Amino acid sequence: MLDKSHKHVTCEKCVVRNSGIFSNLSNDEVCDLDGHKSCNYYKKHQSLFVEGSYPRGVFCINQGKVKIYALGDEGKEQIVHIAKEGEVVGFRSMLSGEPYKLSASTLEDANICFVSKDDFLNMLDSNTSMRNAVLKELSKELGERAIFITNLAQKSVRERLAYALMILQDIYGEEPINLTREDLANFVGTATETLIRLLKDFKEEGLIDVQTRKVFVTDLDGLIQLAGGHR
Amino acid sequence: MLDKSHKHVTCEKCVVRNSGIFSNLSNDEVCDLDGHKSCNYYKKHQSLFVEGSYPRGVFCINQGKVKIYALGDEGKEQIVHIAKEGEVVGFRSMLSGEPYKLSASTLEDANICFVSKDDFLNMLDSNTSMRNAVLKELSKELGERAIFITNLAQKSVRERLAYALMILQDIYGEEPINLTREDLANFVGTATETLIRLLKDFKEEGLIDVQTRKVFVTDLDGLIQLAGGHR
DNA sequence: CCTAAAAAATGACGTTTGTCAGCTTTCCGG
DNA sequence: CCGGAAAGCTGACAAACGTCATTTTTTAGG
Repeated sequence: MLDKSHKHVTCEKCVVRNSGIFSNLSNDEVCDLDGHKSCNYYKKHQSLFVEGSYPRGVFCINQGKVKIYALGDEGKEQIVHIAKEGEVVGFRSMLSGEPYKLSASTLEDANICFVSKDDFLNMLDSNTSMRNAVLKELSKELGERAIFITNLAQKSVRERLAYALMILQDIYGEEPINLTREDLANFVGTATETLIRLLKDFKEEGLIDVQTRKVFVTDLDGLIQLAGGHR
Repeated sequence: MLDKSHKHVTCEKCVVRNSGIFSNLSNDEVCDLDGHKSCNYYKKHQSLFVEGSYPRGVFCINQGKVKIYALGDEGKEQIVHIAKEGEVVGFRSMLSGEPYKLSASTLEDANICFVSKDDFLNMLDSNTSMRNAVLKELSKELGERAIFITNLAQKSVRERLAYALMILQDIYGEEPINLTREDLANFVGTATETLIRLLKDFKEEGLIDVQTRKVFVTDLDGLIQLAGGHR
């Protein structure tokens, strides 16, 4: 559980500084950022932003996981990315000047800071290495999405589940993967029932271990192989 | 047919200047660019770059169409984008510092210029509006890919074909869509046979007209509706 | 600790879509 | 203009998935 009293997070000590687009700030810049940001405690299933609305700033995840998803025509979510502590989300639409193409909401209780559009863009303007980090991040994500597309188009659900579990294993690290079956299905791109059946198969094949909602990867190599080689 | 004698294209008059990342250059900068670029005539089915190799520069399409695709595990192409005259391709991997995640090759005879990595990055460094254009372009594409992913995961092949034809109609403009059935299938994300059958259906339903390889959209509204609303 | 609501699981069934094999048409270089 | 190769087309068949209906388990709030 998260310590709810720990409401104000200082940027100086935040995990966001360890990687990604805020990792190259000078001490002064971090100090400045710290003064401008606001810090919020989110409960599970709270929304950060919604498809169609206009961005007013970016979100820095200090603690907790966030799903980024699109809504299909029949209201079904397609999860495109699961962001973890240390990631900054919501800056893409801000840069393109378009309304959000995706929605974001918390998967668990979370501490998330907010930096306004103006502050963010000012930093971007004045800080070369941050700009490069943003360029790099965007390009990298484009590459990842291309792979996502190819997997969806060419692999079976079984293979895609193996691939998804690989990625989730990476995101969750030491902790077990903790998503509803529905969210997992919406990440893999399949029906919830199909996903449940496959999870059972994987368990029987010794690839994973399941404790109610929690999924433990027990044979990562097996999953990698099933997913069709590395990547 | 393309005029093969017209080998050297001046940046000043090139369609690339009308939109996208090179549209905000000053006259001096265009002149500079013109001096640094090299200009090449490509035949149909020539490769611009290949997945896995390292970028050495960017490609400006002056004339002709180019497919951008990933190779799946069994060698099947997944076409992610079809670039037309006026677009600059291949700068994403350059910015991320990774090897190409995608390959590109011409769909028809083409005039394509090349700008080296150094020259491109220098311009990016010194030109704010170009930098912003690149940021914007990358963000926009990320949004498009999210929609692509959602369509693949949630729509039927029929709906996806309608959607693909909408997009291709936009790319080909007044001209008929001119792709092999295989390329079209690899764009929609389906088997060639399935695509052929659906094209026949669409023709019988009066949505399109087919003359051997060429596809004419005759009922765009119908396609839009079939694809599941606008977007 | 209890209970209603949400999530997970299972079975039956139908349909869409991919695969394979064979055939026809179109394209293109000599 | 001819011939081989590539592209396009068709049919039969099977498997992978999605859908619907129902039951069981888990979760979370009072």
